[in-house]
Amino acid sequence: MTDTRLYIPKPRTVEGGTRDLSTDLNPEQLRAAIHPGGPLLVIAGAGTGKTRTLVYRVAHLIDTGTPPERILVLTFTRRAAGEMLSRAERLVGSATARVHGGTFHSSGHRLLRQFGPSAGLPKDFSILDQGDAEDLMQLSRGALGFGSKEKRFPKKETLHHIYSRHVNTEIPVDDLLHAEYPQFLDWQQEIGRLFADYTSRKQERNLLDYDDLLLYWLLMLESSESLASQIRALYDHVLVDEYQDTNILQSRILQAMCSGHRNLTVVGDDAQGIYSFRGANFRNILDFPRQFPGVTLVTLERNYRSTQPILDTTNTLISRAEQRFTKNLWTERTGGEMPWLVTARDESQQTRFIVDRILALHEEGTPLKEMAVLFRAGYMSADLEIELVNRKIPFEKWGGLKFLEASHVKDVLAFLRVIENPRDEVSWYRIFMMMPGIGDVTARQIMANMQERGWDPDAFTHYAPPPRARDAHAKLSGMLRALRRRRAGETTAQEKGIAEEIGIIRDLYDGLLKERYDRPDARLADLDQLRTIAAGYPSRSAFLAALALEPPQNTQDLSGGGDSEDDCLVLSTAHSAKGKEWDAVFLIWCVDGWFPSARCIDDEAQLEEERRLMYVAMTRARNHLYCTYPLNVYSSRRSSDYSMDQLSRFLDRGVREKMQRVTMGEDPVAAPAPAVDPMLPAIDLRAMMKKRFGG
DNA sequence: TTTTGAAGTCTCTCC
DNA sequence: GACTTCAAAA
Repeated sequence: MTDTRLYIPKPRTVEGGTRDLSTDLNPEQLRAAIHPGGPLLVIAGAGTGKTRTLVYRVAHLIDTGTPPERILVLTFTRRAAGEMLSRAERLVGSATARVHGGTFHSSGHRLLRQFGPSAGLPKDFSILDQGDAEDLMQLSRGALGFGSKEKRFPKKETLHHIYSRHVNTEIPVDDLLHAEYPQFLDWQQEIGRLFADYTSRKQERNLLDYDDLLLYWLLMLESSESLASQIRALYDHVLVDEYQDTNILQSRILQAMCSGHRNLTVVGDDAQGIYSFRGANFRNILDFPRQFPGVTLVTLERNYRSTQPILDTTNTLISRAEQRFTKNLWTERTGGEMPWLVTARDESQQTRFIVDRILALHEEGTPLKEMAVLFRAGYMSADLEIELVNRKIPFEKWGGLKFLEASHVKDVLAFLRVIENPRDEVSWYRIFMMMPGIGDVTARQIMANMQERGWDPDAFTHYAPPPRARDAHAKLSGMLRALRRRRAGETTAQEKGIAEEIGIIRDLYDGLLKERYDRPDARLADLDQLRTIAAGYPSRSAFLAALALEPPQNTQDLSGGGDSEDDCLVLSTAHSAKGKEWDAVFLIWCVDGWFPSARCIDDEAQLEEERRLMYVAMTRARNHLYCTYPLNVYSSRRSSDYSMDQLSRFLDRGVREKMQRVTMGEDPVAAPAPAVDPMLPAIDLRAMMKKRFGG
């Protein structure tokens, strides 16, 4: 398969030769791990050894004779997939590499490449990431002439969101409009036509968006019994992590995958459902027993991660939420300090507190990689990042803007994609729009022309451009010819293929880039990086698919120490932090309107999700938890009628009683903090903390 | 018709 | 403070 390399964990030594399930696991975990077959639902609170249980279950299945390649492990994020498989590998050794695992989307992709052709799907489809899908929506919108109406028509992002919600939740578009976008009800008909156009456009252009990877997977299972039984026969056991974050579509896929053997294990925590914006419905986990009669239910309540004071706080926080599967997490890790609630004067004082505290903990022996700073949204760490760079503290950031969302990277990929799929309208449009002398109208003309020629790869070369675009046309067709010539002549030496193609593209593109963007140097460096990544892939299609499904986490290493740093602090969105744990966790911006986000406060369900998100963030901590909030928030949003500088409503009186309060005093040092080497003794904060009020 | 500059919008989370 | 959209100039 094109993308199998993605599922092979890094080689590691096998730890210890022996393992004894009955001593390694507690009785509930053991029950889940050795469950013989049939539907199994594991309700696992935060830090209760959920992954451990799944890992041991995989090991047990292999030990008892299930061939590894007949086990499918589905997770929600790429990070979770990688972690699970590498831990399983340490337990059972290299056989684990043959376990099929990954996200729902990557597994769907793999099956579609394999079985799609027999279901009428072209073999060489390209995958649209979210941005591409939105751009295609925009093309549809323009083609149907909905862009230039007097009354506001939804933007491409909104349109795509509605469409995606519809596919993932199976809620009719009209109902979605009524419930969430009443202002667009006037456009009901137009939106319906637009979605129809978008759908047929995808089919004609050989494009699949993320939702299609799930949708076509399900269609393969539901439309043809012979095909379905072939696919079902691939696996004897299916295991699903983070089941509370699955949506209706995914749950139907699981039902169809397991309708024969019914060997389905799902693990989840209804208190940690945080992906409803993607159509996830944590009710899925509550409905599981009804969908799979005869289910075995195991509940894990013993927490191995956090100290009792931290659990006291987080249990109180989540007790406000309505839950059906009630869990009361407990631990034997008594002792330890209460979580801190730190009031700072403003953002810079918050930043200074975090940095000083991190240095102090580091001084006491906590490695940087055992600490994390969490926040609601990627941009909230900007000030902190600057300070970390100043103080030369290495860090890596999870979530937030990704490498391939950068426009210059997408530009280069567009060239590769039209070589791969000459019908890729989104990429053609992108390419045309970056050429001087070609604008929206000319671009659409060219594409119409190409469509008439049946998307013949030479169609562009034969197009007769208007005078002002002649120069651009000549350059571009020269480059496309060079790329194709190289491709035709190349039957060997595939390894260098894509990197070489990127080289040809950059001969033309680097000049364009310098014209179009302000600081070209950093962007050119990104392109070097892209080329390096590309060189590691066996084929162009594998490279493009992997980029869409498993994009590199973070490429710009902002740390002072270079990219070989292995002890570095983690900055992460609360979403990306799920499933991880650290010795010390800092949750910043605990300000009402930031966390919870202001846009959620009118909707009860969304507000509850924000609460669960904060619960997820706080339960990442093993020993130290700091929640900080600045009193003065300088933001244009303050002009709205909503007060932004209150403590988060989730940290109510009951929760605060379980925390110790610190109010930072006036800044004792007026001058900016000096650059500090992390190895040097840190500023002692204790004196400052003694000034605490309240508590 | 394209480009450029200025006003305006809206802020996220992830595959 | 970044990105999009809109309006006027080339």
